[in-house]
Amino acid sequence: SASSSSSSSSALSVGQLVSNPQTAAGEVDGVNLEEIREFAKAFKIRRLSLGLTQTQVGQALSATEGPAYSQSAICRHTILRSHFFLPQEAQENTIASSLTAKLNPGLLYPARFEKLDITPKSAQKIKPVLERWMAEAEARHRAGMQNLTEFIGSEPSKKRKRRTSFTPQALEILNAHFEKNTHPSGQEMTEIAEKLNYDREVVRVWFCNKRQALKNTIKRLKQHEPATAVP
Amino acid sequence: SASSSSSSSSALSVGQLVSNPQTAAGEVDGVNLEEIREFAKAFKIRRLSLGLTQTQVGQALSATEGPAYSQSAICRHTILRSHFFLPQEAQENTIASSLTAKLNPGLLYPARFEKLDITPKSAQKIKPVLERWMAEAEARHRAGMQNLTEFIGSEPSKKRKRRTSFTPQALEILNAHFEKNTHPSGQEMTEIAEKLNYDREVVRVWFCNKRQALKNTIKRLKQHEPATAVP
DNA sequence: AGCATAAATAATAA
DNA sequence: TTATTATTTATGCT
Repeated sequence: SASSSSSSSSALSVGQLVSNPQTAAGEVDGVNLEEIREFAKAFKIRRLSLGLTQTQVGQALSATEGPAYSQSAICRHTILRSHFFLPQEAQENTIASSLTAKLNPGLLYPARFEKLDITPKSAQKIKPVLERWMAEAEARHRAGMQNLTEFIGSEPSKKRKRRTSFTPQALEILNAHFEKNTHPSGQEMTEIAEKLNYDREVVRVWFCNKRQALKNTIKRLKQHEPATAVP
Repeated sequence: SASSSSSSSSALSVGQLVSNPQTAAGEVDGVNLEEIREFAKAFKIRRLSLGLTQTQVGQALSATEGPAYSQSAICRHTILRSHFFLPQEAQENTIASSLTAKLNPGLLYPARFEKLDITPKSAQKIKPVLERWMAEAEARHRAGMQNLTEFIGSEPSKKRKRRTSFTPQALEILNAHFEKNTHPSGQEMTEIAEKLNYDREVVRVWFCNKRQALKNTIKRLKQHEPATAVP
């Protein structure tokens, strides 16, 4: 599996998925990829026909199918993902974007969908659950939109905060502060926030992320110049 | 003091505090507990009226009154605590939660306040300091919020210690020690700290946190299988 | 379509 | 109990 060849390992390649006739039409781990692909495509169309977002589906699913599927309370957006996809261990061995990208490039959430790397096995596992849920949703829809709304979901639950966009001026000042002190005190942060007219919390998070970025930069630098001093 | 009776030593008991009419209304070590209790209650109300957190008060105090009160640089949250309370040697002989729990159960930080085990003596000692500080703060507040902010903020005072990041190797060794003994002696901790080249204090705190984590784990396990074996 | 990074969450040091 | 770091998630922009 550590082979350097990109086409011989168990990880999927574009070729396998799309145009390799030698591997029994994309059979991996005993899963019929073509079937999964078709299902995903159909599912998406059905979902969009109902005017639902992936998020809505994910939320509704975790409610309907029980928390066993939701895996964690991390983020509602991960719910669908945790159905469809193995989060970490499966970074390799995933159905690449080449699959989903072909689904419906023009439709609502192409970028989102494209990112949902899916392992054949988990796809297989979740398929019947999704099928069942979607059938029910469609039935509700036919019985009236009110009915569907009820089924979907009640609460919109917590929304993620809108990503704030710092002005270049603000960034300049933030960076200046950061260069002087990467760990401003609460007092300082309050002052900065007031001066820049941003939420204190937003400023706090900015510093967190900035420290993280710095750390990553350092780490990367170290990797590239191991022992020998190359500037 | 090694008596098995919990009511006859100099340590306080609930009875002494709340309902023992024989000891002159809660007189201990020459300290009028009732008075302390009243003061603490009033102090909290005054603090909340100014919209201040305990943390803010603690910070401001350590700045105003000097580091002599802060006792250690460990954690700024302990500043107030180190005023009010003796940290270690006074595990016995404290005003139990039964006192503070009665203060203001419904208010902002009941849980925290409830935990602040206080010795009568140190309470007596710190009382005038708190009284003076609070009077000043209130005066400032009357003179305008800006004024109070200035008073509170003053200097950032001592900063929280930077979170140390243990190396995997160090963690391995720490965990090995922990498995053998969850309560290493001071001597042992000093040795461990030297061996790993970390501050002794850092090692000490690691063991505290580790024990806490273990405790939580056990608690959680017990919740899920309450005595009776149900599979 | 992918990057940069803001936001959210989990783990754990103080 | 609080605060900071580690990690993950997702979104605004190009």
